[in-house]
Amino acid sequence: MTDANGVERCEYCHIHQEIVNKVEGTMPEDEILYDLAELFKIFGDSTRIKILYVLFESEMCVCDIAKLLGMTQSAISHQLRSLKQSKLVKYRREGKTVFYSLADGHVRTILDQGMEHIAE
Amino acid sequence: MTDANGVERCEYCHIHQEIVNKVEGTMPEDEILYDLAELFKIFGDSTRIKILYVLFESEMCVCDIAKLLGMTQSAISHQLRSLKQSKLVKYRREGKTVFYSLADGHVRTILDQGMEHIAE
DNA sequence: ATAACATATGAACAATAGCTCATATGTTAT
DNA sequence: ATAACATATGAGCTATTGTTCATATGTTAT
Repeated sequence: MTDANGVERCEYCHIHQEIVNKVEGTMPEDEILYDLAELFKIFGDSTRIKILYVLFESEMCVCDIAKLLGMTQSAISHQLRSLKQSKLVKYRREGKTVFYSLADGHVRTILDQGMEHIAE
Repeated sequence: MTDANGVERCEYCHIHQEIVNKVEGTMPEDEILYDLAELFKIFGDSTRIKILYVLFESEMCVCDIAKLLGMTQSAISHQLRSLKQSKLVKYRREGKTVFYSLADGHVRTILDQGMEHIAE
């Protein structure tokens, strides 16, 4: 068992052609799986998770989020940028202030399912 | 607006005490939010996503997964370790071979919700 | 015991990501 | 136009992470 070129490896493994066919039939495109991973990376940071939880309660401006989380405006703004790019939050401008809110019902479902998982 | 010590920042922000109370009442413990982020980090890599998708179809040994994904045994084994530690996969030994399978229904829900999100 | 095989793991390296700092952009009031 | 404020952003630094390589562990057959 040496490399990934599949010539002389693992001759005794239990894989069958039917399973290979099944897997290759149902597996989404590589690019989609890559995008999916990119999305979950966004959830993979506790600062961003906290921002999302805060926004469950109310739309809020950058400065307020920073105060609530005890972090700098810059750090929060950078993270909101990621969340915005992933379409997890949306925003509206009101004068100098920008209000952020959740963009999507999936956010709650995903976080809830994650919570259920770690609660076990 | 300078630091995170909240003395002379953003006096004109629209935050209200009622919202602060509401947020602080519903926000889970820091440690839980940290664990939640750790869980989503696991989903935040396309190799691990692929492994999970492969396991939707059938339990499978390390070598077979490596072959299906065109990657080395070592790389897959390292990633299975992460998935195991997060209790996303389980395994059973059968002689020399170790078969991995999904541990949990949440995995499917989380991936499906993520898919729905990026499909929009 | 020895060889062959399947899997696991530690070290090292390259790539990625989050925070800070300084500064830019955009808005409002004077 | 200028000042004050809220937010955005680029560069730099440090920490983290995925893969490779070499090797260790565990199982089976001889």
